[in-house]
Amino acid sequence: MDKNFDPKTTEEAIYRMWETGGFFAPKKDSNGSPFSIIMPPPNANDPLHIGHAMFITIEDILIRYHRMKGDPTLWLPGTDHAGIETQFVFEKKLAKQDKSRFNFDRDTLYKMIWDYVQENSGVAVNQMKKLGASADWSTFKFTLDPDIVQRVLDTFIKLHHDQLIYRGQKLINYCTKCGTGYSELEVEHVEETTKLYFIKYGPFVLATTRPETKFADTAVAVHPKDKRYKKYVGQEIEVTGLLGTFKLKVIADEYVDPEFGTGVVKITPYHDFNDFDVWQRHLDEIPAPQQVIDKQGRLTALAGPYAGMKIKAARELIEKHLDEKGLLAKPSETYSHNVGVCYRCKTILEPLPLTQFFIKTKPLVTGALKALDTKETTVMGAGQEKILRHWLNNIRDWNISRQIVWGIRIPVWYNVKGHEHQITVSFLDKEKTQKHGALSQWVSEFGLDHIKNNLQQIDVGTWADGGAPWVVSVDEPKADGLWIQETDTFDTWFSSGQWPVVTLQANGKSAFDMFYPTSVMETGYDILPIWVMRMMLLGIYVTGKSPFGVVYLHGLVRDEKGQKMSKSKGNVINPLDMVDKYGADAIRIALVMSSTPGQDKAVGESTIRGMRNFSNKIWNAARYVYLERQNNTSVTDKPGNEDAHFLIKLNEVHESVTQLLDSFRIGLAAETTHNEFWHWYCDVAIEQRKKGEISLAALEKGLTVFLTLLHPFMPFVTEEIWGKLTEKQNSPLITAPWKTS
RNA sequence: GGACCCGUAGCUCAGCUGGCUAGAGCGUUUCAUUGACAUUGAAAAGGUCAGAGGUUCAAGUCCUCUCGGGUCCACCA
Repeated sequence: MDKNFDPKTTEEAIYRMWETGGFFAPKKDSNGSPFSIIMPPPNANDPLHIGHAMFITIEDILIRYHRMKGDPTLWLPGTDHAGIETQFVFEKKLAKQDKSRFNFDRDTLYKMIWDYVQENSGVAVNQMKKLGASADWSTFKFTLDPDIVQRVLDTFIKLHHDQLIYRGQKLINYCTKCGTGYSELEVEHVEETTKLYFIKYGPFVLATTRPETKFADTAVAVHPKDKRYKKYVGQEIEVTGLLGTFKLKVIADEYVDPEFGTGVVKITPYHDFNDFDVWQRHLDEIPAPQQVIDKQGRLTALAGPYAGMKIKAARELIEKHLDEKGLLAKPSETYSHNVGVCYRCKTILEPLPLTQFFIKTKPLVTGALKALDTKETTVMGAGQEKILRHWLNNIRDWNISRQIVWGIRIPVWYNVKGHEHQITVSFLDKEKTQKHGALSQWVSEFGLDHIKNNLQQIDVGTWADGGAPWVVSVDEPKADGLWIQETDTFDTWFSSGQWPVVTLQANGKSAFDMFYPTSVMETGYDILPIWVMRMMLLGIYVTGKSPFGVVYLHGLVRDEKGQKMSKSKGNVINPLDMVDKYGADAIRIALVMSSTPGQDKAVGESTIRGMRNFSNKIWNAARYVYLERQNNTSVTDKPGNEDAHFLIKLNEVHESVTQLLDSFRIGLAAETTHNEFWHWYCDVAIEQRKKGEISLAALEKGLTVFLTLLHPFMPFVTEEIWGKLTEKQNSPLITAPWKTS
């Protein structure tokens, strides 16, 4: 044995040995109870970051532990197509070539992204292997694998059959840059400092931050008890604005805060969530709204001379013109409030009226709450179960439509026959230039087939104008009519929300029967509502059982000062660099030592270096035992009376680590193992041995036990020692029993 | 406005159903070391466990309040 342990020259060979030995596949004939974890699928297109290293480590620890205990153990890996994220990255790449998504029809664009993802896929998988992930790669699934897609579509069809799907027009948070709408869970709120304008509005002065939307005003609202304005309620007022004079109804609604601004609010239902709600409460008083901002973030024809301008430019110009016409009642104030931004590109989201597909979520909640009540599913992670309940109790219908191509196309077909006027299409002509407009405008020139084959997007009518009838079908319906498939794709989370169910199903009935519901879902607390909650909703809906028994939520990994890692701060730790430098074992145990579920974890390079020292310590303790055995072949092979105390203590350590792992206190288990090994086995026991107070056989026994205990946390160094130590090469440590008699 | 979490050595954090003479890693000081390991060892400094009440034979651990920090949600145009 060398003086120091060198991860660089050993880890790869060890991993290969495990993999070719087939040790990652569940031993289905063992008599323990099945243990399974479905890996949270990382973005297929992205290299791993430290957060991935965290989940790989925790899950691998649990998996290795249960495998050694003799349970049939499955860790099912996979990757996610990550719809918006990936398409966003790809579009940035296109932009560098002076192209955009609008230069391609949707099928071509899809194929291009597919190829791009293929180039990069494999990177994440290889990195997971470097970290020692003992996943069963033969069960690997990608969210766009045909067998997965089929099952995701089946779920949609089932939901539709059970009347849990509807198509409806609502105000949607829409990113004009990414070109898609979101569900409310993907919206990030940030504080924005903006101007609060005071505009003369007929007899009123109103305060607004968005003068550019005033062309779409449909009413003016005041608080019902506001004495100042009581006489106007129900009246029509005459307002002179930039585009001339018009009339608006004054309504009373509790929503208006008389203390704020002037106590008068313009109602712009299509561009503000609160205004939309006010409209819904006063449908008979307020006329149907119109849209003044379009999906490109430009003003529509409704804005007259401002049509075509971007929001920000329009706002500035409108301010100027209002000022010139004396329509500003007083100078604007600086005002700070929260706005929703795209979680991906941080663009301010526009509330826009869009017709999308929704899942009725309320009927699905009951089962999830019951699973929590009965402890069918328990949540580990500082107070996170309460948070999950809060989300469940305040859930809204789930918008699953995304206006991107990188995803699973919604299996809905529109019969456009007779509705050609209401339907807007974008497609490419033979020269690959974009055509946009009503279907009726193009269909005679290009023919329906050309349009379908070169389609970018279809916009079917809204509730207001009827729109085309639609049916749910994977293939084009055979029925009479002219059929065009919806161009929207599912929210990525709709497919990953079914992940435990569909991945196991796609691995065959026996896998599903044996491993569903899974034992543990391990992921970061930051995706509790967006992912974990939805897996519960859909998993229970499809199978009747909650998809996992334990939800283990790890914290976010922060830098050694406890600050969030970010590229701009330059404090990002790349886990693969650390593997190169200190070995996979070091970063693994550094991540989990003294960590607590739900609590963020600070990790710096010095922590990892310290743990590299620990792996070397293990190596050298083993080296001591090894060398002494070589020099003392005659020493008795059995512990003697003098070892009683040592053996009792050894057993206590084993039991306490076992107990900690059984109760998912992984951080404490790592800490206990570390402390007992270093500060008892090395500092005390080996020193006792040097003085002849305990037997070599006992020390060897101790080493075996500690290698077993340490293996889930630090699989490489322990496996390497195991191989060196005896003639055990034929049965590697990964398969060793957890408890030897 | 609502909810959740945290405040324990210089720094980052463990400490489960109350029994602690309060621990670890990193850092600091002194000494040691050619035989497992300097990626080391020994010793040491450093903590009225944020504060105040309460429950208890016993509280870092349970309860209440106060102060301080963080996160999420909801939001007044």
